[in-house]
Amino acid sequence: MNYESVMKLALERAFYFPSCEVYGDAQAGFWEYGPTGVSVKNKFLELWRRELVRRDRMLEIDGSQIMSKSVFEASGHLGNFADPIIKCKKCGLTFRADKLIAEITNVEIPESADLEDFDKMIQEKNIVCTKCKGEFDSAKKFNMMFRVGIGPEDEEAYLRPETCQSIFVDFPRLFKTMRGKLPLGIAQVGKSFRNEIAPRQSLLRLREFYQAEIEVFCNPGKLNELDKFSEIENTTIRIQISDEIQVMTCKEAVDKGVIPNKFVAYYLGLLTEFYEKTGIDMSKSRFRKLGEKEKAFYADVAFDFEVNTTIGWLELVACNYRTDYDLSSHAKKSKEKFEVMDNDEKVLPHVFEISMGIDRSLYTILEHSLKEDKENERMVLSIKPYLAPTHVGVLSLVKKDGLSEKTDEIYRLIRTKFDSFLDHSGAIGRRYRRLDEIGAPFAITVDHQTKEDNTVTIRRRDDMAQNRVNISELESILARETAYP
RNA sequence: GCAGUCAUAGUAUAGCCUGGUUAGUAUUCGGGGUUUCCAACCCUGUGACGCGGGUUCGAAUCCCGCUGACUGCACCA
Repeated sequence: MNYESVMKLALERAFYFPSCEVYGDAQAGFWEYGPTGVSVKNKFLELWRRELVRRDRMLEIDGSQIMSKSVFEASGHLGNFADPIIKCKKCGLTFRADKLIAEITNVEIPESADLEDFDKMIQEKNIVCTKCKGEFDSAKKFNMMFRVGIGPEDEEAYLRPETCQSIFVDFPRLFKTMRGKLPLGIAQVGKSFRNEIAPRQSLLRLREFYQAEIEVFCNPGKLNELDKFSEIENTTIRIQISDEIQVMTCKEAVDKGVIPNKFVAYYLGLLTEFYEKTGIDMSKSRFRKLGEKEKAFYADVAFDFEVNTTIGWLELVACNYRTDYDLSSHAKKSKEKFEVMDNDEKVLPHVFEISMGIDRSLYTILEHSLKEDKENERMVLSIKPYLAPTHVGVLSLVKKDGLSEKTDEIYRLIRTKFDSFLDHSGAIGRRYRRLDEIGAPFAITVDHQTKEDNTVTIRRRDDMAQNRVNISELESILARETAYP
């Protein structure tokens, strides 16, 4: 389905909706998850924990969202996470200083250069506003981090622009206390904050958003010594080379040099296996190796996991080989030791990062799962049963003749074990349609026969087929059908 | 951030140009009835002019500002 249909579903069924919407001064780029959305998000994260964190014996932490200035001085975000901008004194138009200068003079000044360099060039070349020919004010840095003032003295701190910095600064303690051994994955789910200039398209570009990040610490000398590589060597991945998407096993990718080593290939394989289980149409996915100019300032090798949606290719995961950029910067700035022992060798670990955008992933799952069933005039969210916001609807065929009471009884039997929804009112077909729309994979219906032989019907969402089972079997059937793979 | 288009119930829309009724319709939703296995039907009810200011006797309608949404550009760790 398309963006518009997903948006409509999201608003009508409270998957997500704009934040602070009752006030006129609500800002763009902030959205809330309603009950249905939260339920899918929690299940998605549980799958992520199973398929990545637990499978690879990673450690999960939950760090602060507000972090001190030093963290971002060391990480480079205070210097590099900012664009040089110039503003026209006359008409107020704002330009990227480096881009405008490059456009007019063909001189490339790196965006991280001193602000005076931009001012100097603008004076020398007599660059004026392209719209009104007005003069420019001196260059400023627009930093995409949100500054916060701490305590009565308003001390400088920032909302984290990525969750991973707490993983880096916590690394020495975690490695010691958790008896770490390289390679070691440390994971975190949480919110990050970026002051985007133009947030857009609901969950796809937010100022406050969820990330699920994994930082794998490794010995850079042992990137091809990885026993567990055999677990995924035959997993096929889709990887874009030049303009063509090629399908190959992880082993082939390493052998052909498409992926630089087994270590990176292993995690791209794991990630592929994870996303297959989310129900995203993997034939519309690709790993794309980023060029020099596209990569983040800390990345040595970077692959984006992207999925094609009705509004184009969407980056769901950034996989960056960050080398020892972060640990050495934090070691230098903090004067703490970040080296660890790997058997007899003392190493400053390198980091491979798997940085997942949760909001975008959820959007993509919805878009790829939402189907229009024209024959039966219904919208169906064919989401995997283990990700469905509601597992099962519990319905009475009619309210009278004691069926309502019997239905309540069944609901009470399963309500703490499954996400269940009790519904007595209206036509049975309408109630099935409502459940289809929020992706409930099953509906239990109590009818007159139930009173005679203690059986109910179970209706399946996708093919609308029904079969009759004994109430005593319900729990085991539902447990089996809604279990994680 | 720039430009264009737009903003009316949960959702989708009419009305605006040309100011003046109880803001209409569809759907959804709540209550009741009837029927019973796929959005049927009947009765009934709740529910909206994004925010702020101006013009006017009177503003959903005209004007200004703000905010947001969509599309394109730019940006995107």
